[in-house]
Amino acid sequence: MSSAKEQRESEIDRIGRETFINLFLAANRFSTEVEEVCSAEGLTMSHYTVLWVVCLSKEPEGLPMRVIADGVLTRSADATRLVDRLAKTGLVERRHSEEDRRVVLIRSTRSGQATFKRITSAVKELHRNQWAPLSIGELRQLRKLLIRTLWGDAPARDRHLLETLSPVTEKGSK
Amino acid sequence: MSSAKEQRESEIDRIGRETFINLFLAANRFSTEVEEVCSAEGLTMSHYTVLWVVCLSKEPEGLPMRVIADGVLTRSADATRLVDRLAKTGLVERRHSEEDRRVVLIRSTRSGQATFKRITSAVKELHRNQWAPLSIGELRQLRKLLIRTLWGDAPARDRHLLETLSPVTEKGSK
DNA sequence: TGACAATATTTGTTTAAACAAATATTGTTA
DNA sequence: TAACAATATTTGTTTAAACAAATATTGTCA
Repeated sequence: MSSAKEQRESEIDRIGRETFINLFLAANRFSTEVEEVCSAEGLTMSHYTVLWVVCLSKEPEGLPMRVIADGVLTRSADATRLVDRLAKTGLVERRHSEEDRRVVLIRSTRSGQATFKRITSAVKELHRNQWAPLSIGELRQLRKLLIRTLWGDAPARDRHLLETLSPVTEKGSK
Repeated sequence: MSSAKEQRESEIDRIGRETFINLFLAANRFSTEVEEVCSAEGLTMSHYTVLWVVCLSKEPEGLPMRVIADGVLTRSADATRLVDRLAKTGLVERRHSEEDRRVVLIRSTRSGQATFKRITSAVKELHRNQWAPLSIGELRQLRKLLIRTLWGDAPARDRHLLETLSPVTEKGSK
């Protein structure tokens, strides 16, 4: 500021831009690899995301379509097609809610749970490699910064559905 | 390890997964916003990326297609179509290299430079908002962690082309 | 020269995502 | 009951990305 005319972009702009570029490259590389894992099961990452929220939901009756559409950040028309695909291959099933016959509840099947576990296990292995250059402390720091960027100081319960659903490994897994 | 059977996933797996989810969400949100800026100029973010490397390249003769294809991480067939689009609207121009008549050099036009500056300026404003929840120190830290994740400890010159090309703001820009 | 490699283009296909609009069903409420 | 709101589906379109294969041009090298 003051009267000196700057010829180069400001430091903060440069860092912001470089951070965006690296964020973009990292997300691309990582999710391409996750896509590969999913496609081995004939699914896209979007399908896996739906399967994720369905498989990990604690609702015994199943998850309303509405929640799924919100959870995967898509429109209800597209959520319907995503679920169609999973239902057609028997990974999830639809039922109408008793209390409100408008809502359709989605539940995972045994086969869906098994597929989910296979994918999740492979993805877990992937993540170990992907984050290998960082120490656990750095990984924690990175997560913290990303969460702050996304949600400011909102409490965890207000964050994205995906974040709040953690898979549990098998008993006896190493 | 040892003999205690773990029922919950290990701490490192949980953090790795959560970091990936937030990386993915952040990249999605941010690049959706950048896409919007680009589409106001009738371009996609991929087009903008090509325009970026072309406009900022220091090569006076222009940038070989090969370098562009590498720079935007796509196949040459697709790079050709991306450049086609930019050439058709007069943002870049093609020339054959004198030294090696196989290579096609891409140079930006005045109009291309102007478009690039408009988009870049809007994107810069976007980034200020996107990173607003972080202090400059945190932003630096985030960048550092992402770079380390992507490239390990490789020196900057070995990193991605996009990272190495910094736009310069106008004289007198505040 | 002849075989091969490197660069770029052309063309076509497939796929998923994004978007829009109309419809059916059910719940709510005035 | 009638009007309206909420939920989900159906259908169709558009778009960009991803991928594959054939071709043209030019350089390299034995």
